[in-house]
Amino acid sequence: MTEKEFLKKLGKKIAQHRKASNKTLVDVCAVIDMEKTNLSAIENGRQNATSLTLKKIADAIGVEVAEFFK
Amino acid sequence: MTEKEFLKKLGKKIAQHRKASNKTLVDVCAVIDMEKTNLSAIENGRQNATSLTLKKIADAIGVEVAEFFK
DNA sequence: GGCGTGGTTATGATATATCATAACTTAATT
DNA sequence: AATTAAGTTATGATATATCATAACCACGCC
Repeated sequence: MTEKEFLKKLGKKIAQHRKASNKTLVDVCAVIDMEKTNLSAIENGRQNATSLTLKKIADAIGVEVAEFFK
Repeated sequence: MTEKEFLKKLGKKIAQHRKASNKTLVDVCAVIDMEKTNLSAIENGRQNATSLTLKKIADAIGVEVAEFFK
């Protein structure tokens, strides 16, 4: 798997869990004080989030970070 | 849990899995072409690795990234 | 003692994650 | 048609992850 593919897959997982939690991208960003441009880029695999960013997102949507990597 | 605590915990997990795989910090860095200063900082919670860095480390020691977050 | 290996810490350079803002599309709604 | 909300994309600024290198400590070994 290429790095691009990995990031795309990770982003899809995040978006999937976010939608399952019935929160919009804007909702999540409001909670964690993040720009929606960033979260959009992460969910679309255009950006390589840090572990702390993943943690904040996971907390905001009520899942474990580990879920994003399964 | 504070951000510092989170990073420390994550780093400990990484170090733990690395040692379980019987690889030194130097070994892993050689495989993934990373500076040992970086991996040391990550394992000690002084640095906030990106998802791709975590993926490379996980691959090098033969575990899933998800393991680092359990 | 001296030497090599694993690991830590410090410093300066470069790459990139995130911030801040704006413009835009699409879809839903009134 | 106009408006509103969600999401995308672009741009420039700032913060920080990583690179590159050096110095250092602790340990086992010769």
